Amino acid sequence: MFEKLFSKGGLTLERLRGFMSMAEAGSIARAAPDDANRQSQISRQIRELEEFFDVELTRRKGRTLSLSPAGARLASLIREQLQDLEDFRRDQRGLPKSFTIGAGASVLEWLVVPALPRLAELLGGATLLIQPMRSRSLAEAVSEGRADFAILRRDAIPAAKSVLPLVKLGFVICIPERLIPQGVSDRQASHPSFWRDLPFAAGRDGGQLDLAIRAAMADAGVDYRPRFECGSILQARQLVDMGECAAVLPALGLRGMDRKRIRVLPFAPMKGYGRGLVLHWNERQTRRRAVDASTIQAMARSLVLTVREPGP
Amino acid sequence: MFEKLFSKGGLTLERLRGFMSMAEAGSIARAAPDDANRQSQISRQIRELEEFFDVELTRRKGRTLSLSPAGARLASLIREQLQDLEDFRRDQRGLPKSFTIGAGASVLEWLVVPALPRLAELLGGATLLIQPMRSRSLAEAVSEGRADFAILRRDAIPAAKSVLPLVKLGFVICIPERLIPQGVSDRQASHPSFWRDLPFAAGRDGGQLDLAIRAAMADAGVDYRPRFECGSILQARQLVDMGECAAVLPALGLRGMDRKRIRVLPFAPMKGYGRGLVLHWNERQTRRRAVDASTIQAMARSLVLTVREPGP
DNA sequence: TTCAAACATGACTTTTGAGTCATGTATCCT
DNA sequence: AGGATACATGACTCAAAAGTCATGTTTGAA
Repeated sequence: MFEKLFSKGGLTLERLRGFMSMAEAGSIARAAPDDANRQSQISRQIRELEEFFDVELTRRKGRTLSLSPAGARLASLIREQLQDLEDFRRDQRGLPKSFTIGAGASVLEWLVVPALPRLAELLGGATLLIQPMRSRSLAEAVSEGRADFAILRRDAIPAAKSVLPLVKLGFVICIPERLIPQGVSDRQASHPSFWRDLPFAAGRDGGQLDLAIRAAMADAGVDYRPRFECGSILQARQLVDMGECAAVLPALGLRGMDRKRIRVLPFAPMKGYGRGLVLHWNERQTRRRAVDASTIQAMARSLVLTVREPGP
Repeated sequence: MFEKLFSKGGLTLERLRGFMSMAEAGSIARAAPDDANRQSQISRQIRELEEFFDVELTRRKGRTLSLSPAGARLASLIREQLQDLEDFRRDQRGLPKSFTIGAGASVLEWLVVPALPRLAELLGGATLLIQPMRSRSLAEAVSEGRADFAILRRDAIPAAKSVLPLVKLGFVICIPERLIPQGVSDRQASHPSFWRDLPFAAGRDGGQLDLAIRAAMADAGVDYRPRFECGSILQARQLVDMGECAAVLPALGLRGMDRKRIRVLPFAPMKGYGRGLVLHWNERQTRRRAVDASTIQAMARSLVLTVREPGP
């Protein structure tokens, strides 16, 4: 049946793996950082596979490589196959499967991480690998099978399939009461002119979310110069909790916030910004890896609950 | 990601292939007939895989081997993987895919073979491999992915999924006019007592079909001692065409029969016997190998037409 | 135009696993 | 009991592929 695959030699798992690692990393150099030997080896292994299949798997693009259509297909094929073999191996040893979940950094922090134990349980005690990513590449990662699941904005997914709605991404402005003079109403505090003199904390992770907040502030005519520029929005929130700063946060990030000490108001300038967050998955993967629809639904439910439940 | 698969060595495509060939053949000896070297090699390759995965893949059963559950799973995994690699290879060379169709010997002869050119066309010019099999093992072959399609009796399939009805399997008795005295009506000729002195031709291929005919004759009180016992029912039909013998044939087998010279009557004793023939396929395979539902429907339709159309 | 990064290649050595052969052991059949 | 069948194993040889190192080519950027 498969004589042609073996009759002339040249096809080995090592070679397939070498090619795949380049395909996943996007370049040979990134597939084997600081290892010139391995790099030259991968380069050669790719050539050997190209000879075997008699097809161009990569194309030079600038001084790095990109995948040809055939290469992209072969790469995702190999990923599936190695994944299946790995699942088999782990199963036989009684080890749990391992799933990859991708999301933007802030969603990971606030939505995914708190839900991780429950998600792992739903997936049969699986090992979970969380992968921070920009939403653009998330949809791609799912469709290529590099991630089993992703949590991202609905509008970042081309097709409307394999999607379950989670929560609406809204934004609030959080101001510690101690920064608000006596007698200032919610209405007054919601007005941009009131924000002018507040000390703000902002995330500066270069993510879309952070950029959107800055843009919205500019639109509202506020000269937004945060006193603290934190590495992540999670850190900004800590400053809010400490009563030191105000901050614009995604509504997701309110778990455990003390409403007596912190006034939480809708952040009008970004009213139209947030689309719904969804749980997205790769149908082909979940089917192959025996994750059934009810499990995925339960995962979505537990992600929704995570937001609603009071924090620890 | 897949370090564990490669860090200690021991996993190679050759070994996986060796194991799979044993799994498909049912024993090492049958996987490599008359090749003691290859046999010892396969035996060793299986052991090496067992060491790698740290699991028993085979069990001794008498003096031959059978698969453990893990072995069965691994074998079907490997088959899929090699199949995908082979599909990829052929695609890149512009070669057609190759599909396996299983059916009982008589169904193959009368239903499948005449439809083959059209089926191949529907499957994108695919190479078709036809595989004669008893119906019991057919359903199994499909579910294990050893066959992509099968044509078999509906009741031979456990689940009712991935099935399209084709034709009802009915039986007729065919009697050359020259063996029928003047003035004998259809009604008279349909009566078992009339058959007593006819020279019959029978297939004796040991298939269920042949056995069922013999049992039905016995039930009808006919001392059924065919004059000719042919190797296949197709040969029996030739004798009917020649005007030498009468025979009980499946209604499928009437294509091109000259109704002026041969009287064709329903064979009452087997009225309840025939269940519907269906086209059955492996959903997982067809999905993976990109055969869409409409193609399968078209295949079923063309198989039905094959029976209805006049023969060449 | 010069440099460094990213990949390619030639010319090896080393390791692994495929392939061969002789022989051993359990099981079935007669 | 005796022989044949089916698989297992030890002890090799040989080929293929992995791994190493030096060096070459192309390309982007300073």
